[in-house]
Amino acid sequence: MTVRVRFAPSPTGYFHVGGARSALQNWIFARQHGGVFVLRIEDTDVARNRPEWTEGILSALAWIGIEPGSYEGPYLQSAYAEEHRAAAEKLYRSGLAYYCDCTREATQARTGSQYRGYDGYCRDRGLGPGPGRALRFRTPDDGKTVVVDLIRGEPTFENNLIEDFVIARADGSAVFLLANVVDDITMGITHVIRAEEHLPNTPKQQLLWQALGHEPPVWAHVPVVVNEKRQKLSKRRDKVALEAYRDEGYLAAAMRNYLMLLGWAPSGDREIVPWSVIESEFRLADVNPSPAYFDERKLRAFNGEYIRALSVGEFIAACQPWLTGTETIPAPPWQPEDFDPAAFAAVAPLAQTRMEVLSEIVPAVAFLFLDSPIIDEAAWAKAMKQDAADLLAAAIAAYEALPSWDAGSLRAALEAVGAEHGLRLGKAQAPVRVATTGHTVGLPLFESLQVLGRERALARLHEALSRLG
RNA sequence: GCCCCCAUCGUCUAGCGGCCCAGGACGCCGCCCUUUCAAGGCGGUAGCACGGGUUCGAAUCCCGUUGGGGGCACCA
Repeated sequence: MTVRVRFAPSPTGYFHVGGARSALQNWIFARQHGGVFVLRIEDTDVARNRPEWTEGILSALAWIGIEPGSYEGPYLQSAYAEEHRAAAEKLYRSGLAYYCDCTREATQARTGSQYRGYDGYCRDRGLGPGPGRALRFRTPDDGKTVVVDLIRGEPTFENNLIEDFVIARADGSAVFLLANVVDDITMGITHVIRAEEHLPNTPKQQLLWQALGHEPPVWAHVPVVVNEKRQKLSKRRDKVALEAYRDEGYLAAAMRNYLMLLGWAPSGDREIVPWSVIESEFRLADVNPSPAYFDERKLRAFNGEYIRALSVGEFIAACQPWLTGTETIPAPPWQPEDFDPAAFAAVAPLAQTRMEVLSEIVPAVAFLFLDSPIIDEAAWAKAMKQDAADLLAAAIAAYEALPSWDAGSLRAALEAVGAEHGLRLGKAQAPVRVATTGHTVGLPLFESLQVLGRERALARLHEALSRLG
């Protein structure tokens, strides 16, 4: 029997990082077992779905390494409506499901204030199909349903506590519980690897598999990803869109590495490892069953390491989207024609060790491509203290007389000027840095000045001096 | 209210009965290096939730408590 797993997202917006993690885990499991990864888009909630969201899922998957052509699908769940109806019909015909016309309010009125689920009122009323009548699955009155789970052992549920749940709406369409199972059956899914939030659904779905005449699959419920308050990551309060991380400048390799480390670790005292190591070492059974906090600080640290591991050429290429802007990444503050690739290349190695996310490249190099730097007023106030004007004037004099405009000379000259003012280089460079780049921190100053060029550097120093009056 | 799951440093984890008075990583703190900031090097801070068992021996096994989390739609 060949292993067949699936990833079945619903196109309700951005692509959730938790979903990315599940997809990766399914993907690896399939590869390890010589199996097939099936992508199925559960697009049956017409009101909340939009075609472009499906595109987003595909491109996000490709970004983290799950590319079209390497998986089966995408199938659209909406194309299987007939199968869903047939299954519902079959269950009804065989007496395993019955029609119910109870409204939520009516059930509530019978069962009281505390929620207890559906009370089975219509079980034996013998209702046929009709307007306002949903189809409910008749759950067993006794016995237990044991779920075989690769991560959690054998969660066991008392059948008499499982309510008669709805499997088809009054309009005949199947709800998630049924549609999901029918699709898994028709697609030959052998292992369902999904988030823990589905665990309570599992006994119901397993009952459906059996009622439909099939052996249930092997389940694996991976823990949810949580925020700092230990709650499941939510679109409302948390940053969960994979696209948002991508546009901020996280590398796909760093992201997938980090995602896989949520609840699991490779052998040895290491965390940042080649994808091939993860692919060969990852085991579902080793996944920590408790929820993991999505720590963006650690992700940033990972990303910084991945950026530093790039060759300079790769780094330059990776920065391009932020240097030009794209549909989803804002354009940089400079005019496109003012961008100088050679100047950028000269400064790129210096920037590379200072980036945690690629978007940080823009503020770091903007001073090179703007007519005048964007002055950070707080930085100005901090650097332009009492003797700043004297120092700037002296620096200008020294720089104007400089025979060679190179980093070494620039440094030596400012060092000398600083000495005259009783300042160490660390202090003396501050006013010059703010005057030419607009910030108190940034790329190494003298290299920056060299790339900026004599004329522009001196103009900025004069500008700053005159502002100081 | 009911059902289910979970429990090692602040966080992610290693540990699967003796190798652990618990190892790594992020964060944080200090030192070195240093033109700012990073990077890099060195060092440090901090944890087995609690209570009972089982055992010669428990972070590791069992039970309970407490504490978290997830789920209870004609959403997926």
